[in-house]
Amino acid sequence: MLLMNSAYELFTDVGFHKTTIAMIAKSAGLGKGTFYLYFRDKEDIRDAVIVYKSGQILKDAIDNTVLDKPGMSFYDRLITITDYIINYLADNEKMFKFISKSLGSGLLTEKKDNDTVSAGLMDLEEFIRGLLKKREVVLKNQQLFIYTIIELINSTCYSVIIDSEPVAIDEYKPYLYNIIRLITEDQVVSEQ
Amino acid sequence: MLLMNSAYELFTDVGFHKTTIAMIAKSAGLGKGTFYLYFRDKEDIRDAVIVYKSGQILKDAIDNTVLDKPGMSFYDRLITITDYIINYLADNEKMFKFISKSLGSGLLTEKKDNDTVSAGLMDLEEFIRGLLKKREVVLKNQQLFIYTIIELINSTCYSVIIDSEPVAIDEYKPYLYNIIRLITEDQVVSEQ
Amino acid sequence: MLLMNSAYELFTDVGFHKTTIAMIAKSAGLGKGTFYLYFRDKEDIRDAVIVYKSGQILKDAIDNTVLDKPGMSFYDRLITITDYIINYLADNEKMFKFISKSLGSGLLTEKKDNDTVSAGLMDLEEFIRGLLKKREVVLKNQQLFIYTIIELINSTCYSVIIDSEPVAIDEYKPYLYNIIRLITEDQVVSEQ
Amino acid sequence: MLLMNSAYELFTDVGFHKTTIAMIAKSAGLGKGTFYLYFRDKEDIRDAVIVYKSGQILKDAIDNTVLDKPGMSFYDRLITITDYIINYLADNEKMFKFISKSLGSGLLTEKKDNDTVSAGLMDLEEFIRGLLKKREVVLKNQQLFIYTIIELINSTCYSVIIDSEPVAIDEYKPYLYNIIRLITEDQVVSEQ
DNA sequence: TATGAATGAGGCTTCATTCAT
DNA sequence: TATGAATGAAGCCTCATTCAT
Repeated sequence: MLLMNSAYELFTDVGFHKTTIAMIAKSAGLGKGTFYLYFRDKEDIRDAVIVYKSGQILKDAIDNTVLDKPGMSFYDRLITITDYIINYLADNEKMFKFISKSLGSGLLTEKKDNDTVSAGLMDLEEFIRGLLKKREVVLKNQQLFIYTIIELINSTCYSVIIDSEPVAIDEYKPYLYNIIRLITEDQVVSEQ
Repeated sequence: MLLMNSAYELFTDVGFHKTTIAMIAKSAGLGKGTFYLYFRDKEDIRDAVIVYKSGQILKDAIDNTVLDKPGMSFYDRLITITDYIINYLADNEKMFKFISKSLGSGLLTEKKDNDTVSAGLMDLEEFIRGLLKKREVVLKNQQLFIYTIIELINSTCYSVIIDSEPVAIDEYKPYLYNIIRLITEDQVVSEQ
Repeated sequence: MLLMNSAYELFTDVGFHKTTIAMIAKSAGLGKGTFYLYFRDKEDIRDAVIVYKSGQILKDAIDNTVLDKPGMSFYDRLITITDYIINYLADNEKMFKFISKSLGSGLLTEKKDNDTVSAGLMDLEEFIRGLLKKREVVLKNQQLFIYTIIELINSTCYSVIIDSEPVAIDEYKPYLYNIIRLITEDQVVSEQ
Repeated sequence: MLLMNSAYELFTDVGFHKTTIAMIAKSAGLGKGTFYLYFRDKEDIRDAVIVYKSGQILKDAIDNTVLDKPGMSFYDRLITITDYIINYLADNEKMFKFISKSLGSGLLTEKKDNDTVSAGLMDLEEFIRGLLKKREVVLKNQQLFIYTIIELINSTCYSVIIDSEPVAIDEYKPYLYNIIRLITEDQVVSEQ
């Protein structure tokens, strides 16, 4: 929708706090009052944008990843989807910035219903669970595995992608994937 | 200093955005104008508070950790100091919240000189480097190792400490330390 | 009419100022634009409502009061109709509130043509005049008599009916009617 | 105070609703924000103005009325103070308008603490009670007497003073005072 | 150094009104 | 006649910042 796109551009370009309702409306070519026809306030449209954009990423990732090539190990599948998402975020830095920042502060905003905000990550979690189930992979502690892997990827890739600090993403990937392999192998009890 | 302590209490209690200059000054028993004698604006005092508090944590951690018990492996020393910091943050949730949140959004604030903000983490990095040097431990990729370990700890412990999600910190620690051990063993080329 | 009934309900329930055109239209099951087909603005429909409701009261009062029982004195007739109106208003507090408040502020609104607003009271005045004429009652100062009596009744009964302050209406009535009798007897020059 | 005087002028000149905070501040030669240093909102300053102005009237009335001329009857004293207040209001029509209107709508505003608003009339009530006590006058029903007299005077004099309708104040006074005398004589049980 | 009254830009939100359908 | 999305003027209120003392 027009307003959500304008909001997304502004949030990622000038930042959430410096963006005003007036700017969003004007940039969408609409009147200020029109904004309130669709959203309650700035946080409302921010959540909508996050859900919308997060969903897009995962949908794209799943659609564009060959999932059922037979004979792929669980680790290979995990890395395949991870790689797709990292590449996607590397190509859309602003989106990465915005989503990461929002998730972070969103978790601390008391008025927020977390379900809405973290919908994107929830989806990823669901997806990995499905991956595990379908391949009949058993992990020592599935819940902690998923949690740790997602946090590891998200936090380490942030400044690597955004600032190329401490190294560029292409250099960091093999290092990261090796760690993921170590953890996976350590945790897998039985595969297939 | 009076103003920094007031600011810290308010930032951690009611949040950065909901804290006003007037509140800080009043809570410090000073006039509003006096604030501007010491700090340029709210972000200025926030940075000062972060540096001050981060430094305190690390100083405490180092002071309270027996570092040079001979015969301790690099991994044991790394876990010892990590454990101290995690325990400290678990006992000071509000500080953890504040520092994590600020670091996150601070990285995206353009008027910020990152050196100041990340001083705390810089110190930790420096410290680990020193640890490696002193023990004559050689890692495959020292820089990426430190970066990855710090990000892993920081990001995974956040919701574990703050919300006990997905599990409580005491349950998560062994899981996390095992992963750190895996990574460390994989990366160590030679010890002593 | 649909819109007038909706407006009346809202004006008396939530108050004139807190009622919006949107609320009136929606509650009438009509579109916002339709409102403007029938009324210029909120004040326009308010006046229409007052005239409509005031007229209803007096019509009811006259219809339900036996007027021409022969042998009734002027005072008895005056009290009979007064009593009917007071009972009616006591049974319709919200209407009393609304009409009283509107008359008060209506008199000071410059865009208002007073004739419209005070139509209700005009009618009452007309009616009393008729009563006097028919019974061939002569008063010392007929105009001031009517004016004073109406204002006396209206102002004293307001908080008595609305808040039972300083006493309940049933307790106040004999006191008030006694005063009306005193005034009437003092003013009557000749009856029949 | 500067703001209260500006507010009073604007409320009486252009009306309460059409007066904006910006107008009050500007007309006082102050910034908009300064208003909020002293008053919570428009209703807050309105109440302050009413209390201030009402108090002024009664104080002036009492100060300027010879109260203890010995040998004056209760009725004479009552008329003396009434006459002073009516004259005062006739000379300050705008104040009369404002106070009458505000009292009316104030009574219906739910957020209002009535004690504050009706302070002025309370004072008048207190004064009349004192008058009765001092002269050892006993009335049949003192409470209803005071209530009725105050409402009678206030409501009948309003349009007489503001619009000279139905007659001018000088013509209405003898008529009104005669009625007050009738009521008083009827109600007095013993004097002195 | 310390003050705090005064400021006013700036953001938020409401809602009467219009107009294309 | 009827609609309701779109509008934007208008008002409210906050709060960082200044400045005279």
